Amino acid sequence: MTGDRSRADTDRRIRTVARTLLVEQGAQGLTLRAIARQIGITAPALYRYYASLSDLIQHVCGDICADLADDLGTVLANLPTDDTASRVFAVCRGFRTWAIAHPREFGLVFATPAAPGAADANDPFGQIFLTFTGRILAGAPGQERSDPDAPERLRADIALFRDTLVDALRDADQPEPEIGLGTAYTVLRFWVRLYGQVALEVFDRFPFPVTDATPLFESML
Amino acid sequence: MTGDRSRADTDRRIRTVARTLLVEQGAQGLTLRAIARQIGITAPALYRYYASLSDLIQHVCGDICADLADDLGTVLANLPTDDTASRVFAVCRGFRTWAIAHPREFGLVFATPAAPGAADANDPFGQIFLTFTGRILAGAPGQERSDPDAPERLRADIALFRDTLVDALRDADQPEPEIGLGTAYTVLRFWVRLYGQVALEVFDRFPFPVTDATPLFESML
DNA sequence: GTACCCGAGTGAACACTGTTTACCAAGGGT
DNA sequence: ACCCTTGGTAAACAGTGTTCACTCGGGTAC
Repeated sequence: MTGDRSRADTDRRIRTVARTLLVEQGAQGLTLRAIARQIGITAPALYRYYASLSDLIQHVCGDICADLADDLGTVLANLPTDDTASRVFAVCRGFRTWAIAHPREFGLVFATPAAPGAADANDPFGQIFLTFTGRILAGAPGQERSDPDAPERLRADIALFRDTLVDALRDADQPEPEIGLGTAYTVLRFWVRLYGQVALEVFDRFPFPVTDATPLFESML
Repeated sequence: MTGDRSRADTDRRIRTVARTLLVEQGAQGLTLRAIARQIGITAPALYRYYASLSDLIQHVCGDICADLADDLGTVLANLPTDDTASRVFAVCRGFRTWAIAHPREFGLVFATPAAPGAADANDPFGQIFLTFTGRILAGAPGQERSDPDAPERLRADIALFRDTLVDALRDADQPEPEIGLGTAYTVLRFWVRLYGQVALEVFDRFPFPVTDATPLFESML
């Protein structure tokens, strides 16, 4: 029983030193032996806590996502729950500033070709994405601007996305399963644009040396 | 003199075997010793051709981009030069299908956190991006839909992008330095959306298990 | 023709990496 | 007192990028 605290403690230490190693030296510096060295331990001892390096990295990704969720949470906490538009903008800006402030973490979480296939359900970021869109939509009663142009052939997928959303909503906040296909569609398009913009900016993949990306981002909103 | 052919030959072999290694085993299988082994050579010999592994990888990225450019080139070659809209759609679809058909290459080129800073001018993909937008725009005489809403604060960057574009145009096709700020702006937004959509799709980062992404992509256009 | 040199390739070595195995000491439960 | 789980270690294996000293063969200069 006494070892429980100690175990959780060194576990925390492992993850935090992994984080600092990542932000200071990049993903290539995230190595088992370096972590062990940093906390005064030998490398094989880490296998008492994680099954492999990629397992550890996956958990670090989870921590990173949790931090991002906290960040967005505080951003959202300071805003009135009824002004949906400003809430949306705020969380988008929060996502961007977080990504710029933590480029290495962003790269690790978003630019890793994703565990093959099965990383859908327990994907930590997918969870926080659903949670936050749900939390925002919960404050906006079904305004439902009359189902914009949801093309025929992708109705099925949009509906599936809608269902995923209401599932996530039911688990977190009060049950309000009133999300239209139109809003789900616009949420999806919003995400595509936000992700594209932020990823291009963080990875510096614009086709010209952009001097100040902030107004470009603002204009996208 | 006789060695020149031989040298270029093994250089080609190095790059092609590196490519196949990448697509068959992923970026983690792209290793000096594996390449050397595959072509019946020892690892240090590769240093006669490239200064380091990352140097080699960079050249492989160049090859990949060249292939992508070829692909888009043939796509564009079969279309009338006056129908700009269909040309734009065709090259976007071409980009997507190429990315889906070559996910590992796409990941290597677009999801690598980018060489720090200086990778702007000689970035191979930046070149082909500019080339193709230029080639498309060259067929569309200054229709210039009256400068849409180019926000004030990013005029400078848009203008810089426009200049980069006309520079690339002047080098390739006939000189036609008639590109408005508005079109440059829309081109940029187009790129953000296209990149976001394709990257999300290839990295499987949609917040729900999308079954058929094609109509979603089509709707974005 | 005979030196020479240059350059592609080799072999051994160094400092790393992830991972496995056998072992060891301490601590609590019975 | 026993045992046995648990966190940790040391040694080893296979593999990595990279460097250094060394070949050895063909082209050039004399």
